[in-house]
Amino acid sequence: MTKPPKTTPRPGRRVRGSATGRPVMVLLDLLGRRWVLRILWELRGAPLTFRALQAACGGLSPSVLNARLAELRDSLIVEQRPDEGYTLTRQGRELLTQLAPLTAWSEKWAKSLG
Amino acid sequence: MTKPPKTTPRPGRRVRGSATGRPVMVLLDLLGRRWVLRILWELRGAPLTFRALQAACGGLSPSVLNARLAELRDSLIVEQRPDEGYTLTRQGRELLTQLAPLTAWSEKWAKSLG
DNA sequence: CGTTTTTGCTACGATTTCAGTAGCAACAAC
DNA sequence: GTTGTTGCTACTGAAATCGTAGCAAAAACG
Repeated sequence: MTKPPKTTPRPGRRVRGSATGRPVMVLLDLLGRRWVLRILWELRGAPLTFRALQAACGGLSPSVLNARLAELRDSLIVEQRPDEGYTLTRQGRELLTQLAPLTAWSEKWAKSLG
Repeated sequence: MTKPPKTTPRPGRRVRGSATGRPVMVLLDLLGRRWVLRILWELRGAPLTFRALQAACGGLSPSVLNARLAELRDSLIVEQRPDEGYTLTRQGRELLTQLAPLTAWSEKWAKSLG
């Protein structure tokens, strides 16, 4: 049985603050959950095991990590490969590409904050 | 006295899961807080008053909205203009630009999820 | 084989964050 | 002066997250 966690936001489904379920709103809900951006970021390179990913994220609790991974798998952004670990799907990798310029921006931002 | 909310992540300061305070980590912490992405999104157009912004976000609680706005102002991403309301700073607008492709991505994503 | 590690997770109580409603001070309009 | 709007603060209960412990399965080791 595939178990879609009832908490995973999906396009067309009502999400936090948006009854319409417009894809971009759903995405913002999904990405706005704690650790999600960080998890995607840490998966930018090679696949990571559950524990490696947990460590990369500074030791977040396994319950939360597992919850986030379930949502991301359910959303076809992350997948789990046997004997390799967790990795981004092609789609997930595209998403991360969109987010890549954030590094450059954050450097400038840091300077402006002194 | 300027009151930097002790919870506002800042480059160089330790953030959730990252003792280094690398700018991009700090940014991910900031953006990963609930409602932040949505708030930036809703401010993409004209300035909005507190209540208008609250309504645009589907009626999130004023306490959370106020907390997020304080963090974003503190981070020089959002500013409050007298008689106009809240708006993105130049910097904040740049950040949003980096995020803009998310709309297109989310459309494709929605289709792939059926 | 038996033992030790590693891995992927689940359980659970403590803490933090968020939701939801109420309401207040300041200002403006009527 | 009363009604309305705005920007918020306060408060309580619900939900999300933290932090630690631990367990079953698989791998590595001897």
